[in-house]
Amino acid sequence: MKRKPSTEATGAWIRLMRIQSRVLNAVEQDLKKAGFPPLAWYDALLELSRAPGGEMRPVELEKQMLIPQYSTSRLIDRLVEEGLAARRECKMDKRGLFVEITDAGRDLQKRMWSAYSTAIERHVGSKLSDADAAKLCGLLDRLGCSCEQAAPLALRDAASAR
Amino acid sequence: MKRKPSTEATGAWIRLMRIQSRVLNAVEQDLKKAGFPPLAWYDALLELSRAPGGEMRPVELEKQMLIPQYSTSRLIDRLVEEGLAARRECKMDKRGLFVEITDAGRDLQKRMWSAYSTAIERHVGSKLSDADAAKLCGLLDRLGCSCEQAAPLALRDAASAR
DNA sequence: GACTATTCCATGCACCCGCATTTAATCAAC
DNA sequence: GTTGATTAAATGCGGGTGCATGGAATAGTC
Repeated sequence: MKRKPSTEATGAWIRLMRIQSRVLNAVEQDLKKAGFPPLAWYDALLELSRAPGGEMRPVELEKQMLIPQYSTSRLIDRLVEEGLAARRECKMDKRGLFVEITDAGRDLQKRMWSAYSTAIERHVGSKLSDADAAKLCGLLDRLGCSCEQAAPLALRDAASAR
Repeated sequence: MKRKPSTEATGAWIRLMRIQSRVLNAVEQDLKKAGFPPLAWYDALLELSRAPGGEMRPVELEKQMLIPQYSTSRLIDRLVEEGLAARRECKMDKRGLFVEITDAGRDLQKRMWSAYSTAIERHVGSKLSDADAAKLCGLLDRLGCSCEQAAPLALRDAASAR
């Protein structure tokens, strides 16, 4: 049997789609206007900058960022092209490799966080009390399809991303 | 002066991005596996099916769907290509035109809603009580960048989309 | 009416994504 | 150690999106 969604559920669905897209767009525009590259670059640089020695295997990066394999591969292409990261040989496993963040990469990551955090404050923080933001987190987490290895990651980001 | 976002705000931001992407992906996969076209097609067909005479100006459609002009233009291209809509001349304003939904378009819209609503129930409705869904709506609405002509639209969708 | 500004729609270009496949190296089994 | 399955990473291709621009019709100004 096929249950129909309540109007509340449908409303939540629509808002989740629309508001996310608006907020994302607003933040991305802020960064773009400040001359920064896409958010995905920041995510990758952040992961790399945290890794011991500033280097990771692409597989590792892919799992942290929850993006598909080919997407990781091409993202690395672009970072390398811009001198923000470099591919290093992997002696233990010759089919793999290491991606190492460069000084320019670390520098960009830091500068981006400054603009990024300002944009988050502007488009999210300023519109919600801390208590409401926490409530929102709780509700959203319940939609997280059971696969919840992302929750601790989020907290880690918030705690040490500067 | 530049305030930094609280960890709650940052957490809300991350979850909004991640969970939306997961839920959207889940729903889209359900529809795709059932052999249906992208969600954007449904949105457009729904708008057209509601318009008086089943026809609208592209500008109109663009405002309803909140997508950019060029995106509308190409979406119409695809709908026309598949025989789901047709371009009609506009006598009042020769630079414009009308887009009219076809019978095949109306049929597809109805069949898609069946699968669509099932997916929403599966990935949203079943994970949240009606009260919690309503709370989520309230919190998300507060993030809607002040420009809130979308709220009534959402309700209308939920009320009569079948 | 002639000129400019504005509106409506289409499109060339670059970028990014998803899918499927390919290449190369490792692992497992015998 | 040879064979077959699995894993790491890259890539060709089709398609979607954003940006900037183009052309055509209309509206506004004098």
